[in-house]
Amino acid sequence: MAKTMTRTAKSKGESAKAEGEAGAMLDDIVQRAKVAFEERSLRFTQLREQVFSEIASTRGSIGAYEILDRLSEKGTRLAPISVYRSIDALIEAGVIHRLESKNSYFACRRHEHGRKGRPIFMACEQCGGVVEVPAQSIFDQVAELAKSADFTPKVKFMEVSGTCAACRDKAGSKGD
Amino acid sequence: MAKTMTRTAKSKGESAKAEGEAGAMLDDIVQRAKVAFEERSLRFTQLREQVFSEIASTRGSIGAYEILDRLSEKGTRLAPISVYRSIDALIEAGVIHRLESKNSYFACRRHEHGRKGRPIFMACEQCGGVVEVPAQSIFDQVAELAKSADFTPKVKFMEVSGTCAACRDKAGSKGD
DNA sequence: TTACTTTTGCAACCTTTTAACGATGGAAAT
DNA sequence: ATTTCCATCGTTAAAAGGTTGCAAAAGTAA
Repeated sequence: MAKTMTRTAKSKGESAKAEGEAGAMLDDIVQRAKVAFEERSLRFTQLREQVFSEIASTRGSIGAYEILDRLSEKGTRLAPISVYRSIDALIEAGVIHRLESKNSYFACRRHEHGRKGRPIFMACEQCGGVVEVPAQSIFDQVAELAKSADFTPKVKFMEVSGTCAACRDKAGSKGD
Repeated sequence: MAKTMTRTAKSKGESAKAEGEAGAMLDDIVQRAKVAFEERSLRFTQLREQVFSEIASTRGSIGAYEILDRLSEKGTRLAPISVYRSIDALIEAGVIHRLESKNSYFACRRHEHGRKGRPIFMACEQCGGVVEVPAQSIFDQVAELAKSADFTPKVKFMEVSGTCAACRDKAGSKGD
């Protein structure tokens, strides 16, 4: 479940082995986030980094209060508003997205599919996992439809809930 | 009665206006809702009808607590749960939809476009109006995409926010 | 009637999000 | 270096949205 890893002591060279691939990947993702902030002249503060790390190390999406709880278990006790402020900044920098249907947040993985246009988010109702599927043509068509309805769209993204392959297969013995 | 009544009324949309055409139309819509309930052997109780009427007479979408406030102004003071239960029933009967991105509800107008497949909802950020645009092919394509991602979709509907024609035209003085 | 199901009423509580206001800390202009 | 400015953060508080649990009514069927 929740792997309690400490972000504080993590030097690039050895952390990969010490913490496994996931740890290395997280460093990587955090690094990318940092760059995203710099590109926009926004500050990737310690607080924002902590919040981002929690989100990014979560399989699926995570709610604001769970971020709060996890950070507090790690010694950083925050007020809700602080988390929300970080979340706002992270969304603005484009490194996380909000899953409207679940009031939760997840790290953007656009890089994983090479920026082939805007993605649709498929959120698994069983395991909470979120997959981003590039679907620019869908967005284009929606834009078309909107135009014909004389509507100026401002779509940020689309959500589709359902069941992922893994959960479908192991259907029957449900855990979380 | 602490919480239930201390909320400040905030009008997000307007209820029935001229009462002339709108009133007749409302009766019509309520009648249709009644039929929808009967078709499913559900009870269109007085409470549900009241809640539905508030929703249906709202231009755009309306939140649960605003329904609460409006009904209470009309003498029907309810607990939140009562409104939510009615909302659940109304959604189940298919006569209203929930706008996920705004935590609010609006009356279904499928009949207006003759049931040509599932609609996308276009919600105007300025005036709060919601237009349903039939878009079965979009849903089909999403289903295709999902399949290719090995994901079993369960889309109920899609939301697109933006600006409607009327609001775009009378733009100039920015709102927010 | 009795028995059963559905709907309501009521109180309390939980979760999510924002407001208000002051303090801090870094950039940059003086 | 010091003042000035702005973004960020801490703290308190509360608004907005939603749920649980239980009991009383109202409807349905026998």
